[in-house]
Amino acid sequence: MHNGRVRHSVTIRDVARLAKVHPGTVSRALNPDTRALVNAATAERVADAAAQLGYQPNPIARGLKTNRSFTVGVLVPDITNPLFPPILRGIEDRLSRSGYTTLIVNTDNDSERERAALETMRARHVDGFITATARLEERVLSGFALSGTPIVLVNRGLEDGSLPMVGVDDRAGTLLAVEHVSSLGHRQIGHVAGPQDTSTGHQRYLGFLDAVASCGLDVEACPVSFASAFTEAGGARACAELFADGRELTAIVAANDLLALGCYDVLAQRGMRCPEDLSVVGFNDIPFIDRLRPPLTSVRVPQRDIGAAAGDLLLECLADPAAGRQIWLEPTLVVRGSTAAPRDPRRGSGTERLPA
Amino acid sequence: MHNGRVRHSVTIRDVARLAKVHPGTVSRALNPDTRALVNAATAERVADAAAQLGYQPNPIARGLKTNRSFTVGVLVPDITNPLFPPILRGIEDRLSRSGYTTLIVNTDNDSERERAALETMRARHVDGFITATARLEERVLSGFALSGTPIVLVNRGLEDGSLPMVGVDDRAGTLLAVEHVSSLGHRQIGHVAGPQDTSTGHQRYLGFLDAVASCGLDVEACPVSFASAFTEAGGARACAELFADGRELTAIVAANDLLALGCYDVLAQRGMRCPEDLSVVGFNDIPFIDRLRPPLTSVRVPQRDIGAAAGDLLLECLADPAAGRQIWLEPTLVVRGSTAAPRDPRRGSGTERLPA
DNA sequence: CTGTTAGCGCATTCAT
DNA sequence: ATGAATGCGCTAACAG
Repeated sequence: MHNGRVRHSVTIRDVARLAKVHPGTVSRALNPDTRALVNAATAERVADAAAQLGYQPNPIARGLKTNRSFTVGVLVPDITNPLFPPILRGIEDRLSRSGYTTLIVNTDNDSERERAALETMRARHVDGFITATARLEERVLSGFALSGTPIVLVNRGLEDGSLPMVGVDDRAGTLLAVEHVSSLGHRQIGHVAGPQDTSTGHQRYLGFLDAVASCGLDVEACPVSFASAFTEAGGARACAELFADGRELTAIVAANDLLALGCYDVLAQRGMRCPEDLSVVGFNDIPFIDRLRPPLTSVRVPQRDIGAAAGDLLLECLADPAAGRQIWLEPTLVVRGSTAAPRDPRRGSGTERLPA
Repeated sequence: MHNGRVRHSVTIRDVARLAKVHPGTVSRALNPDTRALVNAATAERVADAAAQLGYQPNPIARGLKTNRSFTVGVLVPDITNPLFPPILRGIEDRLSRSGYTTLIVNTDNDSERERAALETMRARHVDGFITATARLEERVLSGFALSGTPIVLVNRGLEDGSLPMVGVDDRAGTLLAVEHVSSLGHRQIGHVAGPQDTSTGHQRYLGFLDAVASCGLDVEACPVSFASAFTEAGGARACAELFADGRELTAIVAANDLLALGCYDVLAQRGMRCPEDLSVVGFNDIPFIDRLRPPLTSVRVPQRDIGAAAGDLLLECLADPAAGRQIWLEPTLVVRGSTAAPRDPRRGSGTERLPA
């Protein structure tokens, strides 16, 4: 055995030689699904030989034959958004324990990049997809689903609920938020809504309208402004709009935490304080949002659990393509320092510093 | 063509048939490296046929032949640590534009998980590794490097600098931090150090000692406490230790932002305010750390650039295994609200809430 | 129960 | 410049 071995790894054939059996037998002996087909004694001999040589099956060669890669593609808008890392860990957790490797791709909410990513991954023969990038009018995804590759949606769903998905009840979550500020005495509550082409943006908006009604608030006093993206900048723009026409507001319910952060920015600009001058509620309860100034009251979604459930669901779909259900987890409200009773429920009173 | 096509994608043979050439010719025509070998006219005919059929080369089959997978493995301790997502984006940015797909794995700083991850990825025939998980006494990594698979380190390096790496000058960064508080008038400065089995933890510690000397501070007045992990909890424990023996401190330089957050926790517990009672400096300048209460002064490391440089460096190593240099980027200091002049440089006194 | 054979899709010799 | 043949490492279908 000269030592110049560059990369010539040990193959099934080497094991066969050592165990004095046919390569086919090695394959059967080493594959859990087919081990039963082979004599226990030979199986063990093969296993020993494999161990001795440090044999590692080559998943690439296997995939060529079986048309399975044991990889799954995961699409997120932007891994830099703190919402996603915990979800990804949940996904990886479940998938890796079943032998799957995950390929993560950022799409930046660009449908062209999304298409390209799906294409690349399809070329790599991923066995399935999990995507957090769904938009309501999505056509691409449905197309892929039809092609036979399982797709599971996380966080965001489709209009028609035609694909398997894991998420929280966005309307219920928003209701929690509105009820909270409403019960604190707020009557003039604005909504900084998310992009309406996402289920999260849309459902939370609808949830806001529902909540305004069910809390007996005056619709006129509860304006809505739509952000074009779930970003801090988007939230700031939308929030500024809310104040543009000289409206009186004592609370804002934002469609996610990043939008709420944008609201914080606008408050700071206008010399208003939170929660004294304005209460703010976010959605998602992303990591570190509890460390902000002030700590953000937010609707918590169990991020890691969502990811784990998505992983499990994809596993189901992989095993039985007809599976594919929807899983809804419960959002809960986490009250922190960004919400308080309005200074004066009927009218902003006294020392009010701030017009602009 | 009956429609029951399940997953039978179009192969090089289908293209050959349509273009009326041999499969081998298709392979040559479609591969940029060998296109020159084929008549321009036929090449075009092949390209057309491929386009018409929507042919996608199968990287799995290709890899089986070429022993390259065009995938690279990326190891991070925990994607949930805000430091890593930007780095990962930088890596993905460079690698994907060269046709590589990245496999990301969390190791939780567990060397067993790390070994397993490397093994899994090796089995998948990744072409190279980028890892942010290096520990100084690392043996595994060197072993892999020897096996011929290029490895690039990010953020953390090895003791001996034997592997290609991209990072910042940790000692210089810490010097910036200490000089800053020192110039504000602090003389009793503690260091919450990171794990000493990581280069970042160790170098920043050494940098602190250097800085204490070069700023003319009294070593006795500048205690160090070591955290066992770069986490908030670790930082809290270490910070508490710093105060345990009734020490007087007016500033703390932490070895990273998460540790600094832990210091914040201890301050809150002890009823101390930052920066009035104690200044705190972090390291890394992770996302959202500027939104904390108070905004953290931190040594900024260009995270995304580091990732991009690591991607480029791996590409170099892939092209020329003998490459492998070290790349050092400059850290800079970002001053925010967590640092201010001590209330009284000589002794914590009266009402003075801050000059600065 | 095990050996044999064939072929997954492609790149790469060698001929021509 | 192109066709033909071979094999990467593995699994699956069929014999025996």
